[in-house]
Amino acid sequence: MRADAVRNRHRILESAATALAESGPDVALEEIAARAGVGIGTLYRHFPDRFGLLVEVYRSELEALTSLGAELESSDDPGAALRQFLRANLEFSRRHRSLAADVIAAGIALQGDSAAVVSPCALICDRATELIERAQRAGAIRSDVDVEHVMRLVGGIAMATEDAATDPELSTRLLGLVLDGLQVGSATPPER
Amino acid sequence: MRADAVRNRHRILESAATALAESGPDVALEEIAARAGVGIGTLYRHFPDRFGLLVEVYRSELEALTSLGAELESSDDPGAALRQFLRANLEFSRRHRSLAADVIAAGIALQGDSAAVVSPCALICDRATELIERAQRAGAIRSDVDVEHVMRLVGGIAMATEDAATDPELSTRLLGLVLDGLQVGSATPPER
DNA sequence: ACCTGAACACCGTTCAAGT
DNA sequence: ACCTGAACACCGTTCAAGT
Repeated sequence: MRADAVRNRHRILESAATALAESGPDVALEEIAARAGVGIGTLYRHFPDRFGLLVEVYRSELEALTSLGAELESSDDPGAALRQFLRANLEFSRRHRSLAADVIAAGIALQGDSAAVVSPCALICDRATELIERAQRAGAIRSDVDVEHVMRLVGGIAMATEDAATDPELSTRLLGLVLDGLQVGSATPPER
Repeated sequence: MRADAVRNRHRILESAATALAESGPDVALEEIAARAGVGIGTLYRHFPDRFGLLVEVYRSELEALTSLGAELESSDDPGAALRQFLRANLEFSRRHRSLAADVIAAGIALQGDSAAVVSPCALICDRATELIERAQRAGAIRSDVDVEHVMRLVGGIAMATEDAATDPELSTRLLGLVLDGLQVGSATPPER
């Protein structure tokens, strides 16, 4: 890649980060380009779609989540490990609202994909899968749930608590309720 | 209201219903106006914001939900009554995706409001409150949850399962998990 | 009293021309 | 090989003029 292209790419990512922080998740791509001092076409050349740009902006955070997940896999309390990982995921989603839905959808769709470039989203879902299975083997959570259930619930909580009027602690509370539902013994018998 | 205004209002609502069904929840207001054979300004005169239009389009469905809630209040199984009401709410949200988030937010904000025109959304949340309290008095669900928790979780499930790729039965499954978490005895003790 | 639709603002996306 | 930004498409919203 040409030197000026590399520089432009960095500038765009920096401008995107500050623009997203200042103007919210729906900030116009044109504003990001303008802040970076590049044409809108240059932004599109580097990031063909908005989601791809956002993933790059938050790449380090996404990778940190993946690392946390990997570390938690050696916890001696698999139930607590899963809960901590989900809490961290929810916090991430709440920090960057616009990503919640797409990250989950993308992560689940691409999960375990062996393509050369694996999405950071898929890596997170891979860690979640492992933590869920470990917790299930330890008898810490019920065996009739899978990663899609769990991650969609976490994403749903993030989306449902997005509006500014929401008490910031509400999402934590809702996750707690969901986690209680994942507990072994919570399953309602069929003859409900 | 003048006769032609009444007719226009009806036409707009009819066009909106078919346009929403055919073109999805993000259909342009201009298309709705065009289908109704009125100018865009006329649409704005009758419905100052998109949400207000949608609530009117789905008013009969919203009222049916409220009626269902009221009927279920005399059920002799308050736990089952609440579950049925929440399932019906989730089905509504899934039928009309764009409303899920706003209905809940509006409903919770306006709940119990004694204003002359009470929003259909608030009436639903009022029914939910009653059903929750009844279920709690009957010992069917835990006492440390309120209507905001429950309705946001239902809305979150609707939003998190919006994408077309989602298995249609997934939302039912997720609601089941959440309902299990609301069961008495699901609460995790503090010394988690 | 109500309706019309041009006008304005804004954003996403593409692509011919330029370096 | 990459960049620019005009151009096009599209939608939301307002408001002066018309009936």
